[in-house]
Order: sequence, then C-alpha cells, then structure tokens
Amino acid sequence: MSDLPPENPNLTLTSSLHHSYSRKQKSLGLLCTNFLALYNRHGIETIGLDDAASKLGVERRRIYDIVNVLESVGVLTKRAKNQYTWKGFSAIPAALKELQEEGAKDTFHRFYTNENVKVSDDEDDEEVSSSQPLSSCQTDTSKPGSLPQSSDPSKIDNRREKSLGLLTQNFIKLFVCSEARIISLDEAAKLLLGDAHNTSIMRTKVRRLYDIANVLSSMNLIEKTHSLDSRKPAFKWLGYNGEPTFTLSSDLMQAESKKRVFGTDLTNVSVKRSRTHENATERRIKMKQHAIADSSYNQSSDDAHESRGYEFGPFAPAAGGTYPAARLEDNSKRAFDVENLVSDYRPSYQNQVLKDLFAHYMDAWKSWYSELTQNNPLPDTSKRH
DNA sequence: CGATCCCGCCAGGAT
DNA sequence: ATCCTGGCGGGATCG
Repeated sequence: MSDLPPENPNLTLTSSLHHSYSRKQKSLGLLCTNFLALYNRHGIETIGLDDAASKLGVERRRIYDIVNVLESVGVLTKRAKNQYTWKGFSAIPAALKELQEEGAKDTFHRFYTNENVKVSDDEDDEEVSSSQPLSSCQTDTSKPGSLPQSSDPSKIDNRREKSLGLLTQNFIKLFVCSEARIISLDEAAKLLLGDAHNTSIMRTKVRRLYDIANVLSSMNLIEKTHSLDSRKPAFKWLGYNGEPTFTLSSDLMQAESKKRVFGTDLTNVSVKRSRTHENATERRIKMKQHAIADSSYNQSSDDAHESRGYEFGPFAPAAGGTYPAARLEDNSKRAFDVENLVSDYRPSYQNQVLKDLFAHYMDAWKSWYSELTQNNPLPDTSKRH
C-alpha cells in the first residue's frame, strides 16, 4: 500500500487544473504571504526559523530568502541565531525613511557607478576592475572592534556585498531616492549591479531581482507590471499604504495543525529530494489576496503613461529647476512622517545613477507630454458608455 | 521561444 | 566537527 497521499490534497479549487507540479503554488511570494499571515498578528514577538519552516512546510533555505528581504524593510530584525524579532508593518515607514536618507547621503556610492549608460558621460568602456570595496553600509549596529583587522578589508565579505538583503535595499532606494515610479527589470538590474556586460552575472542578478520582487509584491510595496511598450517587465512602487490583508488559507491551517501532530517539532524537515516526492510542501496553499488592487489615492495621472523604463509620479518634473520632492503616496491614511522629511529634502542627483535616471525622466516626460498634448488633453477615464 | 524563478547543492561562518 | 546562512545557477514552468 503506497503511503503516498493523493497528489491533490486540496479540495477542488478554482478550476482543478489537474495534478502536475505547479510552480505558482510554491512561489516565494505566496510563501511570503503565508509567512506574513502567520506572523503578522499581535502576540508575535519572536520568530524561530525552524518553526516557520515547519509551519509553512518548506525548507529553511526559503525562509532565509523571505526573512532577508523582510529585514531590509524593517519588518523583522535578527535577534540571534535562528530567531528573529517581529517588528511589524508599522516599522516600514521608518525603514523607508532611513533608506531614503541613506541613499541620498551616500548616493549609493560607487558600486554601480560607471558601467556607464548612454547619456553624456565620459568613461566609455572602463575596466573598473573587479574588486569593489563597498564596505558594508552603515545600518549595522556597532560591531565589536569595528573594522576587521584582516589584511583584506575589501574581501572580508563580498558576501554581504551580494546579499539579497543589500540588493533589496538598493532596489528600494532606486524608488525612494528618485521620482521613479516604475522601473523596468533590466534597468533595475543594470543600475543595481553595474555589470551590464557579462550575461552570466546579469542573469543571476535578475533571478535575485525576481525573488525580491516577489516578496515585496506580496507586501504590496511594489507591483509587477511592464513598460508601456508592454515589452519589458517592470516594477511599480506602491509605497506603504497600510497593511494588506493577508488571508491565511484554511488549508495551511489544517496542514499546520496536522503537521504539528505529526511530530517533527523541530529541526529539519528534510525529506530529501526525490522528484515525485511531494512531502509537506504540497500543503502550500493559494489564496487570492487580490484585494488592495489599489484604492483611489492616485491622482488623475494614474499609471498610464510610461516610457522606456521609468515613470514619475503624479507630478511632472519641473524643467531644470526645483523638483518636487519625491513623496510616497500621500494618502492620509496615517500620519507617517516619511513625507515630511522628504518634502523638505531636495534630491541631489549628483551621482551617476540618479543623473541617468533624471535623464530618462526628462526624455520620457517630454515624449509623454507631447503625446498627451497632441492626442488627448487627458486620457482620463473615458468609459465607453 | 524567452521570461520567470524554484530547488537545493555546497561554500563560508558561527558555535 | 556540527549546524546555521545564504550565494548561486541549473533547469523546469509559465506566458
């Protein structure tokens, strides 16, 4: 008697598309949603990685992915080995603010500097060599004996240098430190790694970007879209608009309790890959959570005009003068002072990245504007009656 | 097909 | 050494 349970534990969901392995049900984003549904409630204070892994029915590796990006946004902080402290969504505004200040101050430094892009800029093809210092940014707490006495500061942690967490923060800075509302995938990749040549590196980075985007999406900080050309995929910054509604699927709950009883209270849930295995992972659930599609805090501009890879918010960039400060959604939901700070701050696009971004803005804006004035005064919401 | 991105090997680091 | 972390990229899926 085979102990293999039917391959379809869940009752008929929407259109039972048969068995078959489905990636969507195991996506990082979904996992993240479940993770949040599980821990985003009061009473939660500490989160154990093992606990999370077993409750969600996944290997630890996946938990690391989620936790790393959540930590980048302040929702979590590492407390000790194997355990994190839950901070909640309310910690997001502050984290964003910090990223914003950080990014503005240091302007990202030189990691992704040269590698130039078009735009007027010398240094056409520089080698830039490979070793890039990039000492870990601040943000970290005091470290005993700052600066490792190692005779190799530039390689102590190239690890951190390529970490998911750092990549996440830089990705977010792209939005928070500029007027960009939408950034295409490849532009983001290019800007972030500064290694546009070398398909291999790029590919890997893009994979990571997808990972990040998935969890950020599940938190509704961003949304996946694509450029107007509908050619290139892109990400739209939504900012923090309150906590999305996480619905913990009943499936998970069931699975969870079941699993608990089953034993495996701690440590590994390794079942060993075995291809047809479907261990606990099958218990993943899928929920809709399509809510928060977007309220109507959007001004008139909505998200219609996009260009190559960038898009600005509701305001139009003033021609070579003062730029309205970037502001997050100004929905008067709660009083977050992110805006406050930002509105007083003037973006100093003195670095490559921002400069490049602005160049794109202008270009994009110009074409958009001309198009707008030429065609319709306002696309508006013309509903076919 | 190309865009997405899951899976888990395995290298470094902490204990 | 054992266990925790988490880069990394092969290759399966999706659109």
